[in-house]
Amino acid sequence: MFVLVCVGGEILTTHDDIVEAADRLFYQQGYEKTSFTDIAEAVKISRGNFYYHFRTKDEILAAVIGLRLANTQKLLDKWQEEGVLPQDRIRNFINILIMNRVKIKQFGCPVGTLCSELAKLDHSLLGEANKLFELFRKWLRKQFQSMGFGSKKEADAHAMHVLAFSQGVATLANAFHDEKFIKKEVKQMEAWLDGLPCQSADTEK
Amino acid sequence: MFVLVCVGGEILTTHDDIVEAADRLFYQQGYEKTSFTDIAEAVKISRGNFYYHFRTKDEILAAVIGLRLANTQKLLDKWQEEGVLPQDRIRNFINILIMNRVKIKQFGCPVGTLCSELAKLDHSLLGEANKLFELFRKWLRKQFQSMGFGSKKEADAHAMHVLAFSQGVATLANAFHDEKFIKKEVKQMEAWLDGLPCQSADTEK
DNA sequence: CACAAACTAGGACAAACATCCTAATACAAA
DNA sequence: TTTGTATTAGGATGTTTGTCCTAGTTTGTG
Repeated sequence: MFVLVCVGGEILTTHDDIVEAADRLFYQQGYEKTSFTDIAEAVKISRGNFYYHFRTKDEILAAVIGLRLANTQKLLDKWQEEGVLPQDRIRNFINILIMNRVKIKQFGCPVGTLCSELAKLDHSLLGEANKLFELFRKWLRKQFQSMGFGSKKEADAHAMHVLAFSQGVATLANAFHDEKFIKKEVKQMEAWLDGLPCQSADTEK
Repeated sequence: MFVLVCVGGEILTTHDDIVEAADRLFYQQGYEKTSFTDIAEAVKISRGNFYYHFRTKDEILAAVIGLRLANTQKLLDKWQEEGVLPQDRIRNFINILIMNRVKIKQFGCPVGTLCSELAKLDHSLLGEANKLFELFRKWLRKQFQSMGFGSKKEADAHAMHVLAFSQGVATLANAFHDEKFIKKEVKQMEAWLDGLPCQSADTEK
């Protein structure tokens, strides 16, 4: 396979370049708005060449969702390592909002906005996109269970609550272009987390 | 002006028909996806006739946002009437999620999804759409101030919190097609509201 | 009835769109 | 060096898009 760029040991093919550019553009402009031409120009290849790698727009979307799923899984796995307390892992999740605050302010949450758009488009890949949410949901549920919430139902309710929180904050931060709001709500959320009755260990703050 | 339909004393012109159809379609399919043809077919008029009423797509969007702003203001005014406790007014707001749960499950929040989409499209009317959020925000802030939160900042923080909550719940209910989740979270939110320290009167539950 | 204004229909327009084809080039293996 | 495969570029396809024009019809008013 033709190797274009080699950065940090990773071999980036044209195929990967396209997926990454599409990923970025879908996030920034939305799926519907982003055209073949947009992506081709971003990767600096011709539309003809583009067609060699991806025959339909759906194929690109599938690849983008696949990439996001893989990256998300990688992130969650990283957080899972080491002897970290589950509440601190959840804190990691909440802090995505802080780390990505600039982009969230501009474009909202990549997961939430994609799923919303695909739901409106009644797109066949909506189910795949929703797996992003499911990934976070299951991971969060596991953390809450580790915290001592034996009931799977209760842990899941907490997981959904945290997810909903992050979605709400992202949507409003985007609408009001407000970073301070993110920080305030994150603090509140962390306080809520600390106040939860848990049977394992308490936070080491 | 040509009167087409007369329902319940209200006179519906073709102009109004178009705006209402566009409103519905923008909500269900998104702004970008909805074409002139889609709206014209929904109203059952020709595209040529359509152009007589609205020259550009932006004009329709402006009218739709205007309609939503007016309807929202009407709703908030209605809730403002009578000797109702401010916390019960806020409860009214939270209960929109329950009342509109079927549509929210299908299409998300009309305000949140529109603002998200226009932000991605970098649309000039994004500011107008955001006024929908501002309307709710100011109204909620007023209620929290009536509840005894003297500091405007504190009341506003509560208003934003409630807004974020509703956005998060709507987004997840849409992604997971889950009505029960809405009901659970609404109950939680009402409990939070009841637990707030307020100096005026307490809830009459 | 007459007439101007309000309204409607149908098609024309260029631009953009996703998709496809073909011919040329680069490359790996023989 | 030859040969088959992987990759590329550029243009053609037909459809859909937003926008516009023009000619006809309905309507309220004198």
